Amino acid sequence: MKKLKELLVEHNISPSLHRIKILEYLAKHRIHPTADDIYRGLVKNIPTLSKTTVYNTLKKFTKNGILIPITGFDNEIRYEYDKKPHIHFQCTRCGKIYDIERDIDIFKNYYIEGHKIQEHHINLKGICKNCLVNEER
Amino acid sequence: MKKLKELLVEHNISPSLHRIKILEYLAKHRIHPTADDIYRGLVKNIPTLSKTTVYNTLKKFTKNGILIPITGFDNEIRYEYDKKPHIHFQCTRCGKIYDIERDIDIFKNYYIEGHKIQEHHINLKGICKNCLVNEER
DNA sequence: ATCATTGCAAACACTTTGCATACGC
DNA sequence: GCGTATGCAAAGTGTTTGCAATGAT
Repeated sequence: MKKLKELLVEHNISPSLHRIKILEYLAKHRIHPTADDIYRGLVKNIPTLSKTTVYNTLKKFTKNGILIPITGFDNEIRYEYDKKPHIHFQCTRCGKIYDIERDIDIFKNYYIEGHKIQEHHINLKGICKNCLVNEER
Repeated sequence: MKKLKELLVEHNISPSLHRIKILEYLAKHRIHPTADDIYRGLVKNIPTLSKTTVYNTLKKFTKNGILIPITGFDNEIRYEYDKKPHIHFQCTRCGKIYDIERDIDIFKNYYIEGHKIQEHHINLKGICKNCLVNEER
């Protein structure tokens, strides 16, 4: 897990234990966790962890470019640790969020109607593969 | 404004004054207002209006298919009264949300990787036309 | 010893809920 | 008069802030 420590240092974040653990959680759980997910996932092993620290850390990570916050799902902020451009799909049955790796050509052109596009968030909603199968029965 | 009254009735919503006014506000202000925007916009003329009523009404409208809630902007729910498929663009400078009428071909096909797509929310962010002009000075 | 990180508790913003009042038919 | 719409106040959620305690170098 030395890589994570280096990653923090590269982004000018002093690599405290808590921060490494939070980053590790994000790296392992590519499910776009909320602050609460991370807190609950880590507090078992780090009983002194507080939610404030999770929030502080996520804010710092975002500011320093390690994470991207994604919104539009259930009105909580979810965090993403992934550089490749992709689309999010959320299942309205089970709530799970899937990543769909696909590049959207339309946004290759960085101006639309005179507006300069800097980021795009594409959120699809529907019924996922698994839930479709279960429904057929 | 008779049309709005009829629209409510068609959607099985009894057309009280407050409800008509809220719908009228949405129809006039195609800026994806928040509940608070609507409240502040109307309370001048309807001093007895309460925020609870706005929330109740928006919920009812959404449930009965008059409105679509859009999320992903500043973590507030914004409401949209518009049937045509379009994209949202929010300026990170001035915060204004623009509608971009464009149909996204990629979602014409209703299955992606086995998932059934029912709705898509495309949120672009960047710097809008106006802010770009102001910046050049 | 100094400075940053941490964590509690309170504050905050947005939304929902419970319940009593008031209004429309 | 009955049933629904309304509105206040309180509760609920997710997040942020103030500040004191702790920890690292």
